[in-house]
This record gives sequence, structure tokens and C-alpha cells, in this order.
Amino acid sequence: MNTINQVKNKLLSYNVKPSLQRIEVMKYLLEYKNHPTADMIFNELSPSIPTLSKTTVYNTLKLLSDSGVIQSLNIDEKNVRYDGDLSTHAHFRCTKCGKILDIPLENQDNLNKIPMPDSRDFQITECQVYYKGECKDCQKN
Amino acid sequence: MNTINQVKNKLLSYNVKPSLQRIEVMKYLLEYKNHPTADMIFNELSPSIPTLSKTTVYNTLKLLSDSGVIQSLNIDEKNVRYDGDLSTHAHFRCTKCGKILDIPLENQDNLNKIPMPDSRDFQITECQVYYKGECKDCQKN
DNA sequence: CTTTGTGCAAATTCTTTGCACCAAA
DNA sequence: TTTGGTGCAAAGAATTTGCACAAAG
Repeated sequence: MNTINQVKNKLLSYNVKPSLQRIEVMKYLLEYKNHPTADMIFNELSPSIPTLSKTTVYNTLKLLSDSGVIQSLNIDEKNVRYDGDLSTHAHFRCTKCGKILDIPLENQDNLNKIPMPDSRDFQITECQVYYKGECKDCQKN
Repeated sequence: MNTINQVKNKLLSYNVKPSLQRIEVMKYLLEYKNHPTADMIFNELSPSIPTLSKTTVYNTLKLLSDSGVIQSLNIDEKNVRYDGDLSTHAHFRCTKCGKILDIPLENQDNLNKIPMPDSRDFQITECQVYYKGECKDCQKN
């Protein structure tokens, strides 16, 4: 459960000014772990914030990911997906139904088991692991 | 070095009819390991195939990736990238200059060291590992 | 006041589609 | 002569930009 104040403080800790719109976008990402697109967020928040514009959603998502509060995923070739969960985990996308699921990487060190490129040659700031295939539900059909 | 005939046979082995355009796109991907966009391929091939259209490049890339001859990468949020190398490797994109480099995964089994989701729940057909950061050249500046 | 955020409309960019023509089997 | 490939122009979809107005400090 994320209270408005918790969300507000989270934004503040990343130096993001907590406007109503930003708080609601962030709250949505923390509450629903569905890795939504900008469009999905707009459609979900639009009823409760009637004046909300898609531009603001885009602006906010860009600001939040640039500030490091959220991460953006390119697991879906059509739209960018967003994830408010910054803990170490991979993602799975079902190529049939499009659902995106978190895949735990058993412990925090597991990412290091992926052979890292020589740190003298690269300064790695980000690593994304994407799985694709068919989810349990879609396999039944 | 890939002769026209080697490329032609490669396409045939994947049940892709080897038209001139398809051969040239495939040859390009095998020769240049620059993970090009559709646009880059079009611009490179256009001079030597003056009648070439971007539609055909898109058609061909879709056909080749659907047929499993090449893979498409979503490491770049703007455009889809293509890779004619199907061997097991990760990719690195420099967020400064945009260059995409192959990252060897020391041996063929390394991908399996990434904790795999329970195979009863997921049928994995594909795994992509994307690193982002700054390349050696960009770190100097 | 002055700065920053919001939101409309228009623009941009990448990609796909409809369709007519062409080429190969 | 039938099937499939190519390429033009137009459409489509996601995202960005320009700009005017509103809000907050």
C-alpha cells in the first residue's frame, strides 16, 4: 500500500517535484505491476484526473525514468513499457497474449553471473534481460 | 567472406526464396556487424540497387526474422536493429554515441546460468541480454 | 513576478498497408 | 498463367515539439 505521502517522498528523494499528475503516475506504477505503456497509464488515470493529457503522461514518464525513479523496458517492439520496480529482476513477455511478467533472479548477485564485459572497455549502467515465449495460460490453448 | 552463392544457400536452407533484394540484405547483415536499422540498410544498398524501396527492405527484414535467419533487437528504443549473427551473445549499446557491440557470453552454456523461469510455467523461445552504458571511446571525452 | 508544469494541436518518425505492376516457375 | 515479389504512395501508430495558459513558490 502506497500512501500519497510515501509516493510524494519517493519523488522528492529523487529530486522530482511532486505534482498531482506525477504522484498519480508514480502511484499507478507502484500499485499495478503490469508494466504499462504510456497509453495504458493515460487511460487508467484519465477518469480520475479528467484534465490529464497524454503529453503530461509522456513528460512524466520521461522525467521519472531520466531521474532513475522508474525503468523503461523495450521488451515490446511496439511501445515502451514502464516499471516502477527497480529491484533486480528479468522480464518475460508472452508473444501470444502480450502479458509481461517479472522473472526473479534468485538473488541480488545473479546478474553478475551473466559474463560482464571488461570494465576497462565499458562502463555499464544498465542491464536488461528479456525472455520471450508462451505463458502458462496460452499454452493451454 | 560470403559469396552470393553461400548467401543464397543460407536463405534456401531457411525456405526463403533468394531474390536479388533478399540476397543483398542478407549479405549486408553477414558482412557488416553494425546491427543496422532498416533505414541504414536501405541507404547502404540503395546506390547499388537503384530501384530498391524501403518497403522491400522492411518486407525482407520481417521475412528473414520471422523465418529465423536473422534476429531483431530492441536495444534501441527508437528503431529496431537487425543482427545476422544467431550465435549466443549479448549486446551493448553506448548511450552516448549509439554504437552497438557484441558481448561474448564466454561459452554456449552461459545463458543457462541466467536463472531460467520454471519451464512448467513458461515456454521460452528467446532470450535477449542488453547492456547499456558508455563505450571506451566515449569515456575518453 | 518568475519559474516550472500542464495540455492542446500539430509535427515527426518509424513502420505497415493497399494496390498495381513485374518477374519467375 | 498463376503465384509471389517489388515498390510507390498513403495510412497508421507512438512519441515529441511548439506554444499558450495555469500554478506554485
